[in-house]
Amino acid sequence: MDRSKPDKTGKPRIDTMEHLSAAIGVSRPTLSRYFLDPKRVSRTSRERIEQGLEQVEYVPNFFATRMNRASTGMIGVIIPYLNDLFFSRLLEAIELAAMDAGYSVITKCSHSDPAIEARAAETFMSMNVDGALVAPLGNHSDLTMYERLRSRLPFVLVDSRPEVMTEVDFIGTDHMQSTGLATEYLARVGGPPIFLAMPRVNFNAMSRERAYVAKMEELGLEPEIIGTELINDSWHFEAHGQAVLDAEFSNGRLTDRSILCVNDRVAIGALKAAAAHGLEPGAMRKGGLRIAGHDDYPLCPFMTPSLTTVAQNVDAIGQAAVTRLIENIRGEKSSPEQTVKLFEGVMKMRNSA
Amino acid sequence: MDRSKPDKTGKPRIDTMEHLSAAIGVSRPTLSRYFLDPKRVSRTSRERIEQGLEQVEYVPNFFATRMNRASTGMIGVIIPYLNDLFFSRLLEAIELAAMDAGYSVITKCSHSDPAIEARAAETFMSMNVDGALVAPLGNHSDLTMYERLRSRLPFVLVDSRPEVMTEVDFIGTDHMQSTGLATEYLARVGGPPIFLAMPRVNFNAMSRERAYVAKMEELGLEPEIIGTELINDSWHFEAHGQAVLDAEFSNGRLTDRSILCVNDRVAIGALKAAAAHGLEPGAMRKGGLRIAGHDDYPLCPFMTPSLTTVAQNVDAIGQAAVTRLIENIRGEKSSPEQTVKLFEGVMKMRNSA
DNA sequence: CGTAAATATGGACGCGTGTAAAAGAGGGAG
DNA sequence: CTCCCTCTTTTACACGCGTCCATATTTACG
Repeated sequence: MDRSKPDKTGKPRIDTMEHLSAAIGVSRPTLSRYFLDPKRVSRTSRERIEQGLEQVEYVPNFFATRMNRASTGMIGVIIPYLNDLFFSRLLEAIELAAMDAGYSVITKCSHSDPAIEARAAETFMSMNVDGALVAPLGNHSDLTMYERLRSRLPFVLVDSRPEVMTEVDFIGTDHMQSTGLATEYLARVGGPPIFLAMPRVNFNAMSRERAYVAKMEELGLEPEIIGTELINDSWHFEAHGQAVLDAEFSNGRLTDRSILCVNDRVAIGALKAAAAHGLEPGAMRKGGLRIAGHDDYPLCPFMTPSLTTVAQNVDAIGQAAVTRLIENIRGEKSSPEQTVKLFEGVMKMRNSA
Repeated sequence: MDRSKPDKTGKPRIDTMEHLSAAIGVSRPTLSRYFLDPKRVSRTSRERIEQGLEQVEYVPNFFATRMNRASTGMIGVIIPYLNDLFFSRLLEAIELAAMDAGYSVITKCSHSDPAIEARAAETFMSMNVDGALVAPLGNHSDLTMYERLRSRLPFVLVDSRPEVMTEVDFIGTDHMQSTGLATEYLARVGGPPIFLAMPRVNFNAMSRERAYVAKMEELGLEPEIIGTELINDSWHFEAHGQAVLDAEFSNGRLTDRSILCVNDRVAIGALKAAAAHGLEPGAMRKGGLRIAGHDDYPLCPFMTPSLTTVAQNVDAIGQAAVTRLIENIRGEKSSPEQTVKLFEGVMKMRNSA
């Protein structure tokens, strides 16, 4: 592309500060200071520069500006999936919080692939991002990669955490509390709940499973867990929930039970299985089938019946993660010990349980 | 952070090629060539380098490598929302296609804000990305920003397109065909369909509305459109669909009609409104209420009843957009005229219509 | 109006890497 | 053994901008 020609707007293109300096009649260092902070040049220069910028088309080179600067003003975010509204919401909260704090975020999605996750971390390190926020993939993640990341830059885990990483800051939901809340609620309004789980690849799934067991034992009830085995290759959450419950319902089991699903996407599949079998989960209808989820997926209110669930405080998690990361960035020596911040879940009583 | 200390893995950290060169005993330019393409150095040097890299911790500086290089190997993607599974899927398709082609993608989300959209474009230009893929925000987008982008770098619009931008390549769905298909289907199996629209801020929403009208006239039927006004500030798609239909059903209207929704998220709200009024949309039940959507949102099969819709070929769109963009990047002079590629929609017959 | 202090500016150097051109190494033919 | 050719490495400069420091300019005050 011809980089010197004027563009459609008619303004001539200028590619370097050097040329801009010649065109405007101000020295290049003055321009540099202007772009870093307009207040750092005198008012006369500032007006002259701003007037000059009206006449031409120029944007400072991103790489050159970042290269020789202590702080790049960027934070890297790694999330495991894109096709999950929970992570969309989390990412949105993070982006907005970062934007408010004057940081720009670079997002990389690992697409369920540890190799891509590792490459993303590598990229962040080579970009000298000021810090990184990572929502781990799960059991498949490359833990040595996390160690390298940690040794190189401020780093906070979000949403879920490998058990072995006890030295890294972590912001997430208190699943012991949130899942306990849902378990207790179901036990109170219906019979002893059964837990519809996931194949154990995800840390949160596992800690929710454990939280369920703990609460059941506390209540003096017998924990029952289904769905830890993969059925029909249906590794998509909704399809998994549907397949597991379809198998149960087809054999006449569980049709009058309280079912706590490991998350809302599984619960949505569970609702579908119930409907397919003519069951109407909810308060007292048709023998007391109840289905509840976890996360407060945005579509919960629009399910039929609307899905009772326990909400994660996504906005608070995103905000806190950014805040904590920035603390780490600012004063790196301050806290050698791990900071863990867990937010409580809130019951969202709707019609499915 | 102390950048010289060995990290947890025990390997000493090296920050520049200069130092690496000293540590390994190969000249720096040779290292540079090695990192660009290992085949460009002799086998003896290569083995020596690879052996050296085992001993130390080093990653080339991202900014320095990109600065003085003709191609940055990056493409920028701008999408309007994150909290929409359609865009998640599109983004996923784009990322995978780009990865296959050897490009890495930088994604920016405009969060429904034209200012953020403009800033993202600015960032891409300053980063010298090789090209940009943009899914426009809608009527609020700053069109002069698009012009600047276009004048600076290869640029392809995806998903939707401002009418005035007739000179930019565009990849999307043929809404005339897809919406026509759904309209025709509904007219055939039920009564003349009515169109449940959105407030007119989105280009696709508008073209689907027009496509509906055209098809109805072709069929000799009277087009009827509802939902163009905002109800109760419910600008979220699902809430909008629910609010509009709730108002209709409450007055006893439309309870036996075929309703074509502008997209699946609106249709999900519509299904909820129907259920709330004890209506069961689907083939012939309770007077023939039918509800259909557009897009094939991943959750459609899990709705109750499962949502009949017309699927966009998201993977093909993502793939084609990347392919077209790369063509533009490679041979910039080749095609001054606009390329438009529209993919057809496919009916997904399920239970709601 | 003059002088010292405060502030703004410009020259020079450095950031970590890519790359063209020059120097070197290696190998075969005479 | 010498010469020449080819492949590889090295030398040297470039990329665009941040930043230190010396110098020019403005401001404050007497």
